[in-house]
Amino acid sequence: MSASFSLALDQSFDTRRGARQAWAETARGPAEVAPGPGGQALHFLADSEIFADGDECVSFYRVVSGVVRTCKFRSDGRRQIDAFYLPGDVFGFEAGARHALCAEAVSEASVIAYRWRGADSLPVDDRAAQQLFAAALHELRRAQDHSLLLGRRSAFQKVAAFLIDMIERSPYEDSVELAMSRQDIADYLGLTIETVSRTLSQFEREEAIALPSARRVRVLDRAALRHAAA
Amino acid sequence: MSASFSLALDQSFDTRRGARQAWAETARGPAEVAPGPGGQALHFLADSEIFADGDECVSFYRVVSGVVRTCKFRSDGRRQIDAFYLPGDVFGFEAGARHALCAEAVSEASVIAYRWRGADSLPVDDRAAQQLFAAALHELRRAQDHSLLLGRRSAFQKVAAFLIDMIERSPYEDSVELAMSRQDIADYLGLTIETVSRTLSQFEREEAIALPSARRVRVLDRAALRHAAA
DNA sequence: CGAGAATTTGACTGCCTTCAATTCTGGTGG
DNA sequence: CCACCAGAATTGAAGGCAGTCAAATTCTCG
Repeated sequence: MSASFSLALDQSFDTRRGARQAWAETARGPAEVAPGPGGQALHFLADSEIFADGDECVSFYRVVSGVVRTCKFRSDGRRQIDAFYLPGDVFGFEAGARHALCAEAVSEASVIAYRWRGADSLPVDDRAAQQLFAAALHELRRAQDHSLLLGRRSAFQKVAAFLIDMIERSPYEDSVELAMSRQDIADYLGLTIETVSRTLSQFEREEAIALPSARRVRVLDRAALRHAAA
Repeated sequence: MSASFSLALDQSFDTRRGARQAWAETARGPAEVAPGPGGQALHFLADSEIFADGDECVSFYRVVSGVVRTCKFRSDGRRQIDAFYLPGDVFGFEAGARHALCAEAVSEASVIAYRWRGADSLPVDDRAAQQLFAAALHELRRAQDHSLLLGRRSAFQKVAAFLIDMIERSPYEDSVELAMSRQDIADYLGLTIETVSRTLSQFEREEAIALPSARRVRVLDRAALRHAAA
């Protein structure tokens, strides 16, 4: 195992980057992505910043619990969300020395940070390098799928596709507790909160889903949703 | 250098995949991405298929001349273009064993194919592995930028951003010969050809660009374009 | 030079946004 | 335990931007 993975992050990292609380323990994670000594466990309150757009890349991250979003703020003040990361997902890869997106906790979240400074610091260990590479390619696929989702699709198609994605990534079969707000969903899909809300209400009227509460979605007619996602 | 790079592709590859003409010579490319013996040079006529959605991944590719597009066909018959690749660009990376997108020559194009079967076949050579990894991360950045371009932006912003991108990637300062049709541009930006055409005409009226011919764009006011891209 | 494709332009429609008001929800303090 | 409050979410009405349909024009290539 490459030594670079086991190095602790600078203590200054936590205070600079808005981590509300950093656990000193060096967690030994599930090690699917970075087997071995693991990285540093960090905990973030909802809406706190994990890293900012423009920050130097010092780590990549793995979600342990909670949900994380990566996003970009545009000059007109609008926010665009690039991705949501659920437990087990890896984020924070960058081509350059600095992050192009910022990462924030959607809900209270714990992550593990693995020291990493770009493609040049590819670990010597073949197996670790392969897994990192595979994770980066997985991210690439996800970004491509997101592009396909945003291009020339109706609000119905976007929201249906989003719901299907969330349900497939959730541990339950036909029910999800959405960690993100309507605004988050809107910024992810390139819509407004009103359109997202109206579309969800429409799906509810058509009895494709049930909304016991605003954040809880139960799927009643999966086929209808899939059909709407087209 | 890893042996996997120098292996010639199966001869069956060319006929199966729609290559109209394959040059037998084993080119020795600029070797920025895959230094060493290089891969197999292939030549494609305009609109011919390089690989199809669903094809097994056997190589990644590097554009030598011409332009290549990667795209996906949706169930409603619409096409979505994920990226345009110009000379020097690398494409064809995939997370899985099969391609999720298809690749086609926009104009007559030559590419070099490097044998590659997914993250597991990461070359043993450290330097080659790093360069591959860097190329994949670069692709990730590009895909993220494309998502940002598609989400909640006006037709003006999309077309302006597209023009700026093309001009910055072109060898000349303020002039581009667009290899792609209006339909290609529309499918890349999530617009219709009519809207793309109207927007370009508008930029011309505002004297931000000149259109000596449909495919030739000369930039008159770069600042105005940048401002429009916001 | 002529035929067909690509592009441009025009008129109208429709979906999503915008603006505005109301309802719902979760958390706090009496 | 309940009333209250602020933020989140929903709903409504009207307008705008891009899509659709249609026609004219330009370009390309045999």
